[in-house]
Amino acid sequence: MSEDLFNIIERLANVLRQEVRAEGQSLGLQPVQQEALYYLSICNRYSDTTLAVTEYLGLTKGTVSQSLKVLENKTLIYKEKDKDDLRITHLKVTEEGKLFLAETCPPKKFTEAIEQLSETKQSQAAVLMQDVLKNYQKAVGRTAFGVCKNCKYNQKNEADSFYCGLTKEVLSIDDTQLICREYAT
Amino acid sequence: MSEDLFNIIERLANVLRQEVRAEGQSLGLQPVQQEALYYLSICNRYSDTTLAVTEYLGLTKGTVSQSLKVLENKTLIYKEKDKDDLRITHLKVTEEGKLFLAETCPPKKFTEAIEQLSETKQSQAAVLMQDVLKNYQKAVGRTAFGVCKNCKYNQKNEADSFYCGLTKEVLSIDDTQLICREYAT
DNA sequence: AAATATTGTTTCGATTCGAAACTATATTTA
DNA sequence: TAAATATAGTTTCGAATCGAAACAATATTT
Repeated sequence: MSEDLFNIIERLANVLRQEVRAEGQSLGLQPVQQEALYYLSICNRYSDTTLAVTEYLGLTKGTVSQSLKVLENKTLIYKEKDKDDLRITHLKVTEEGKLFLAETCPPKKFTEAIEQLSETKQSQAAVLMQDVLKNYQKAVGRTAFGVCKNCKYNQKNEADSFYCGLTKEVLSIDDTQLICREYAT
Repeated sequence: MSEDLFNIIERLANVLRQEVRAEGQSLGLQPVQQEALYYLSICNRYSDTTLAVTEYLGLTKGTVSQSLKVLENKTLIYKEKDKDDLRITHLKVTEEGKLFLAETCPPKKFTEAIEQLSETKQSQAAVLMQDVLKNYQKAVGRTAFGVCKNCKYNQKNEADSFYCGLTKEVLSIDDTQLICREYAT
């Protein structure tokens, strides 16, 4: 039954949200703000803008702009103008922000819950859910967001050297682990 | 990597939320209100109260009381005083509410996304995620909420007859498919 | 019978949210 | 080159969510 899975995901999302709310209380952070902060910690340099966060969270840019202002005021992120296009502002997580995330996100108890499964089952679950997500994103037709290394634009030059077929820029190994808004399959 | 799975779930939750927001627009329903309505459609007669919804959604009862008032005003649910305990109000989904849910929840595109997986993979995914959820709920120690038939209190009398060890009441087959707040393993 | 507990509502202020207006910079068109 | 249009982001406004606390009504315990 497909409804079972929907149910479980809905439930997991709710319980996770409760947890996130509780953990954000120490800094006076709302769930959405924490989600934005987390996203900024796992996205690449093409995807660390207000608009990318907007697409990722599925909110309007005005709303997101406000949430980001809060994160900036709490010195969890800082802004950096793009050198080539002055309209664009890059959002970087500060050390303070990284520290907070390391302690809270993903929630420790959730990580424990997953690690009670065998390695095999963990990756099985990830693969299956990844498939569902991929199918769903294709169906709704919204921007995908995915890990760089799985993207069709990601190309291998020589040994240990990658580059992006879209931006024509060289990518480090670390780069290829991050989430990109231009992700495509 | 346990973080992968967290990531996917977070992402799925976000995309689902976007979808829900879009579908609720026709009736002017907010995502939380729809979640409450959906919950009320899948929970049993011990779990259809304001407090149960509160626990399920992880909010405060004042907040939930307001959301339920909106659902009532839109005649998607109605209230019924408990016969034995006048403090308790049962919340029932109206035909109108059921119709709305049938069309919107789970979102059609999400169902399609799941059904693109083979039957085997679907149930594999459900089992694995169920395990994660179970572990997580145990870790956070919050009320579980689960399907009646899997509960330790659920007992078989004779053929096709069940009863609840906690309330000592007889349960129909349909009853045992619903979600209960007293669920335990 | 009094004290306490439980279910649920109401009220308040802080925060989120979307919509729309707005600014600033880039790009396209004429 | 100048004007028109597009894009990134902020600000403002009003509606809605949210938690906290006070409150009312009914049950249970002492």
